[in-house]
Amino acid sequence: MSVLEQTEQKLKQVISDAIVKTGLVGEDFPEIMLEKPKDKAHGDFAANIAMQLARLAKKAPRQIAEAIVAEIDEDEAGIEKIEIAGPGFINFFMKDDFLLQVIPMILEQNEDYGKTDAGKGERIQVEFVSVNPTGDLHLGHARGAAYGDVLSNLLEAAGFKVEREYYINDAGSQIDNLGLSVEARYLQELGHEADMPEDGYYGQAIIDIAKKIIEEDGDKWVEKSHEERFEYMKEYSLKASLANIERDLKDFGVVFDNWFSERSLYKDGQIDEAIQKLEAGGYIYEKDGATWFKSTEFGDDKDRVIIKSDGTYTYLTPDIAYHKNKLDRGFDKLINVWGSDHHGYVARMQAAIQALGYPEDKLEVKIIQMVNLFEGGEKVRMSKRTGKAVSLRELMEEVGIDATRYFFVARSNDSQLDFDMDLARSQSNENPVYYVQYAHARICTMLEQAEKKGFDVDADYDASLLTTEKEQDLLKKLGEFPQTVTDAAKHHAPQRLTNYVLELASLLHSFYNAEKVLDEDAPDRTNARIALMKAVRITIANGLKLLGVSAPKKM
RNA sequence: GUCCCGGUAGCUCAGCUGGAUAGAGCAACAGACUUCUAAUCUGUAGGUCGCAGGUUCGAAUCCUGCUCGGGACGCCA
Repeated sequence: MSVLEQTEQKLKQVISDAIVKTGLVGEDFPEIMLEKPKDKAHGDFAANIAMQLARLAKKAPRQIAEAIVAEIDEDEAGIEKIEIAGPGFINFFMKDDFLLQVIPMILEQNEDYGKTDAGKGERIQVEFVSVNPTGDLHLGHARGAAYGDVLSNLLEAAGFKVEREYYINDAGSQIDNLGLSVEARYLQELGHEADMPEDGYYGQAIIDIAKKIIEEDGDKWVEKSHEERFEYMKEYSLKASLANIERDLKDFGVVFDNWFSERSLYKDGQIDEAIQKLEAGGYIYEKDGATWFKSTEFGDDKDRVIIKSDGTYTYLTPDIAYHKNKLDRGFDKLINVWGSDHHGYVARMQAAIQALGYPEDKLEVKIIQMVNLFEGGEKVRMSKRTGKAVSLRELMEEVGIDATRYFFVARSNDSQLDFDMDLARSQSNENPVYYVQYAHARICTMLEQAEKKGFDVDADYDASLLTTEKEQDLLKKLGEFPQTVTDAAKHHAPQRLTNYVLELASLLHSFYNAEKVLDEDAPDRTNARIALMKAVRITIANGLKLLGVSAPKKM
């Protein structure tokens, strides 16, 4: 538990005790909420409990506030002073020493600063990307990849046990189309006439795979029967496609613990098992020659076919089996990261979870809204089919990994994202990524300077010498880091971390311009400031690491 | 037609379990480099939080209706 949290907990307890002592209300009153006011004039913590109790106690909020304050033991909670303000806020100004513990704690925890045990080791599986292996990853996939990865990092830091999984759709008709597409490209490349399948994949990746086969085997497949050729091309391109995806993701900094094959569900009879489970619950019926899942029982719009009249499964069927498999693996919680085009699919999946006998909240689906790409002020249309889509690979090459990842998680997952290529590419002050990285680099070179100038960067220091407003602001911000990480994790909101890191960088730059750190004439203060700088550096580095963004020592 | 997401400064967006005077970056304007990195800082200006009701001591935040933009609604995957 961080210093800040400890202080907060204690304060809550003291307030709670005081309320009981006033005798205004019984033992049963709302939980005490403390907020950190934006305005420093409102203290370090503010409580709104007096307003909340107004109705219960049938008294004016300010009167209640006064009664509570009268009962508060200031020394016990380390309170400097208390003020009652506005409609009935109780503002607490804490003694400074609670901030002084921040630096030693950060220096000691170092790379672990920010980690908490809030998740209590709960097992969470995050399934993300899971793109059909039929071509390159595009913009939308990249956003999902960045989001899923940073979310996983955050959950890990917050004390959850996280497993990252990629579900490979390697069993459906899209894989046949992939095989047919590669076959057509193969023949075309060798100068033969061949039509692409109707739902073929037109991306460059497909052509590259065909070329690779020619490189390896020459024209030996031209002679073979279509069946033999197709079968080979299908399996080959599936493997090649997956390898591409895995490599692109790895280069993007995204590594999965588990790649789960849809085909494995067929092999082990898991699909039949899942259907039987639904049947046992009475959620299955026959109509028009097909087998239906009664998903409307759990709030879905309409029932869903799981076995078509031709005897084959719909997309949903193996997916139900897949989720059953996941749940059987004993995760406390499943998180799926899906593209916005799949949002209509959420209700039926939630229904399936419940029909399988699990509570609805076992599965949480995070929908990633669309990415619109802009370049030169023009909207760039992205489509896997046209082959003109901007791929993750291109993005990494043109914009860089750091900026791409940062931009993708800096916005809430459920608002659409306008990705400005020119801005992300620009290595200038317009780009927030560099702003944060620059703060880190600045401290690094400063510490280097310190050593050159003969300061002992590991000297003992007296943190109570950090009395200027900017120093205090920095200390306060540093202390909030662990809480920010857990909040971002619990709300599945990585953008809270990008915001935090940006704010911390801003405070650092502001301090840097106002105060000189290395000052021969004030060695004690210099030692204290060096310690502060080290703490800031560690915190920025830890934040960037969670984002998967590098923390350069020089820029 | 039904459902999902969004509408906040000129632009792109934050805004927590409802709190005090709605924030940041960019763009605009005025300043700061003989100094530990000016990829920085300081200041100015910029708002009917889509609209209308409701709940509340208090609403950008919660509820209802409307509106605009995007998306999804298959025995496709």
